[in-house]
Amino acid sequence: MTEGRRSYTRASEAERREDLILATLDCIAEFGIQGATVRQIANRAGVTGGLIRHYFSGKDQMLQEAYRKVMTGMSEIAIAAADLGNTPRARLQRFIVANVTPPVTDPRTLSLWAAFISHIQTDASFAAIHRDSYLAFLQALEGLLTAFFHAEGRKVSPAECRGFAIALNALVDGLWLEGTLAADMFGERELADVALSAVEALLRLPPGHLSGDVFSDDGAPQAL
Amino acid sequence: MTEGRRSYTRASEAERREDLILATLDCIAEFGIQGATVRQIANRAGVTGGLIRHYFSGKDQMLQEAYRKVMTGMSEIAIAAADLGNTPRARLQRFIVANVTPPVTDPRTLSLWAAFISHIQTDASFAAIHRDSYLAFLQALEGLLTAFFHAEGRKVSPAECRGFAIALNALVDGLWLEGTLAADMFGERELADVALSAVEALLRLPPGHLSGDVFSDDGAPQAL
DNA sequence: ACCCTTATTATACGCTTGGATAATAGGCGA
DNA sequence: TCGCCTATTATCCAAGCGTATAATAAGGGT
Repeated sequence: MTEGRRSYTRASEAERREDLILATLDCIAEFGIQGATVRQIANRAGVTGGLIRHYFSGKDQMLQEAYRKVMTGMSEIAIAAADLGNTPRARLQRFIVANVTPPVTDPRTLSLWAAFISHIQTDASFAAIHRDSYLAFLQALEGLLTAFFHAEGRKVSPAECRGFAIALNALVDGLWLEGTLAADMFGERELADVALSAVEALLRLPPGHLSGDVFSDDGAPQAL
Repeated sequence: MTEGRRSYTRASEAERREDLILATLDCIAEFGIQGATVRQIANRAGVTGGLIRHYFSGKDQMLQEAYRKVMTGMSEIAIAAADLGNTPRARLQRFIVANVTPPVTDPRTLSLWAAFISHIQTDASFAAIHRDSYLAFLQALEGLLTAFFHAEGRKVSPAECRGFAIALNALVDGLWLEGTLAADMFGERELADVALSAVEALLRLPPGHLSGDVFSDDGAPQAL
């Protein structure tokens, strides 16, 4: 009646670490940070709990790498979207829209983000990760902005540009929050429209300058 | 050598519940939601753990009431600040500033907020509390906006007003986040200035219309 | 084809958790 | 002043936590 020990296949270090981190995110999103226990995570990853200590120094370190993954994932999506634009204006536009559109705007992502945010006042490691990703985002936005202003032939001082980046970042973050937490209150494209209108207002652009003919100047298929 | 059981004084139900909720918030802010255990909370409140079950159906219910307290606390501060203004313009201005200024902008408050936010996708009770406070905030903002537009003699459709409220809410939330998470990056009044400039841009007001002469039209002492 | 390394499992440990129960003392009404 | 009610403490419990350790099987190097 003895079952023996279960069979398994070995995996590369990179694969296993990836699997474990993904399983960690699954568990946090599904059961909350409380429910993301070592056993749950291992079970989700299809391994047993002890393996975690073989790849990470402890649960905490695994959580930190999971946090890093969430943040880089979000910014990579937005930056990739921006890169699809052919003009500085289109890149800025796409960057904004990507940040208030799935898959960035997604309840699961928000759960993960909030769970980690709540740790950064308590744990310095999480604070450092936040700081990194925040500065990276701000810098990406500032780069898009300066290129945009330059293309428009508009003279903007670096200080002014920083102020714009801060306000835009806040707006995007806030819309991302609102759109995810109260997704049922907003239509499919409503949030993106609000975002673009708000950004052009913030930059004191004429109405329609960013939001009017969405995606039309770079050959991408027009959204319906 | 028997110490006997410790002495205690009875308190009214309202007092004890208040104490326990405040202790809950203290523990979450200080140790994170993980560290907010029944025993820690009771200890902070100066009682023993069992008492919690005498006043609440369980730890979860206590957490929910704590969440409610945080949210009503924040909105009450902002609304009270707005009420100090003598004109619709001053009220809107004060409301905005209050939301990006201590004590609303405060690491402790942010920790609490994030800890609870991370629960609302998992637990419907928390989702309901969030929904309530979000709608209340949006409604307060919309009220301030309509009064402001009316006083300015500017015709704005309800739909437009809603759009403004959504964008302003996002901006305020985002600045609140930014200002709290990266407080060291912003000067004392910088965040409030950015907020007012951004709001007047969002509303397509002439520059300085909101931010120029802060607080000057209602007799309050001028900020330095 | 067989070792030898090590990735993986299995199990045990000490501790903490939220909750249930029983004992007790504070303080108000009579 | 006394007695009763109940707010509060003390203790216990089963379950779950993260981690440490030992056994084992996988699979590449020779």
